[in-house]
Amino acid sequence: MKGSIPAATVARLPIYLRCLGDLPRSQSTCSSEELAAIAGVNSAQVRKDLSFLGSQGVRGVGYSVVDLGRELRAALGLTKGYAVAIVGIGNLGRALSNYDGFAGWGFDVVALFDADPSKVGTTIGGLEVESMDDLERIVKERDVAIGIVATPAESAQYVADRFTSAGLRSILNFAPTVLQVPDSVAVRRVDLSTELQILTFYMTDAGA
Amino acid sequence: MKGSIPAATVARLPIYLRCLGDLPRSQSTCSSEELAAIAGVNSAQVRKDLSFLGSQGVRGVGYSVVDLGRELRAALGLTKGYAVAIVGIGNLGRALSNYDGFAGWGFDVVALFDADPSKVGTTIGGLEVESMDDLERIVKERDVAIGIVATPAESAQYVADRFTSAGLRSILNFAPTVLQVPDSVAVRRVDLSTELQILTFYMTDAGA
DNA sequence: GTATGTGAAGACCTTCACAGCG
DNA sequence: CGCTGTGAAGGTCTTCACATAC
Repeated sequence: MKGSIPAATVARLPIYLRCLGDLPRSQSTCSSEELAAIAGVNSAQVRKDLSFLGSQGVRGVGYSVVDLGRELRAALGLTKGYAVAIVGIGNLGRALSNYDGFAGWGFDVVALFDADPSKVGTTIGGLEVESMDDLERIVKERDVAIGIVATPAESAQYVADRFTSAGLRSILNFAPTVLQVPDSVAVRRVDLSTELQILTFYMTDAGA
Repeated sequence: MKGSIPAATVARLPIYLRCLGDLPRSQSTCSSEELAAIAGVNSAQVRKDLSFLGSQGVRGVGYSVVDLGRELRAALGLTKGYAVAIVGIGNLGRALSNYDGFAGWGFDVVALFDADPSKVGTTIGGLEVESMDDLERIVKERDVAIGIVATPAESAQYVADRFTSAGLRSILNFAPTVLQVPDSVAVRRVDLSTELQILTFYMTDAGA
């Protein structure tokens, strides 16, 4: 049963979760109005989104910060950790390998890969870069759940195919290309040039 | 057909533009079916999207690759170049400074800033890191059009405020926080942890 | 014949407005 | 009283299906 929670709502849940964490420790409850202001959305939106969690807001009071945080984490599957592998150790891959914003949410980078033999064997943030030849074996051994593609566009589809055949179901793609994968694999695309181009549209007369 | 283009369409135009560039040089026309397959969308979607450009597809043939590329670039405002400034020269800011995927689309990184005095004066990819004190002056002098926020979450709102008061109308935010800006400023958010959390949702029973 | 352009239908998403509960 | 939860209304977006044009 795909998506008992609407996709648009799912995309906002991580934002709500982060906003909760940004509240002062002393604050034990939070109204939809307040959360909406911080998250930059409409308060009815917040209430409707949270209602999909079977949430337990209290009328006249708001939501318990602790309980809501627990529910959000549970809904997002953040009650366990996830092993992450990164392929493509260029500028971006290196930055991602060292990114410390992952660990706090239970994401653990456990493998780095690069096709360039001169990079294999080097160490980034305490992890050794390994050969693409070993990708399937290592993904299975270390129980990798999420693959990050940080290669040039030309190699991205090849890497995605390797990830897929290794059994991965989740891919985060930083390469500027649209990956073709089976329906069973979820892909999120992060494309810097695309984002900039969307911004330039809104600087034109047509977009103003 | 001129007038406002729906946001969902705007977000796809850069993808179409990239896909066009990926076609073999020998190919002079392209059908909506073909473009849809590469871009990973429905062919009716492609036709409807392109109809907003007042496009000139030819029935029975398809779209002229050259003409369509020109129209897409015009619609996105890519006929001129844009100066870009990056604030926050950590792992990510450094990777962005060296990213070569910008230049091909007319984006030119012309300034780097960091609040840390020990970083000011160092050189990244041929550009010197400058002091936040000079942000407004430099943004104006170098005609910066787009600001990239690559700082930790705590500083992001402050940087956005500085960008806004310097007159910038477009911000690309990599910090894990929701920026509060006037309506006149467009913000695109790129949040790595959020993306991973959306992926984990779809690995849970509820999302599968 | 082939592929576009588009009205119409439907799916999805957001917002409103208020009933209902603490 | 204040705030949640939600039906209903109103938008927006996607898909279908076919008339239309080359």
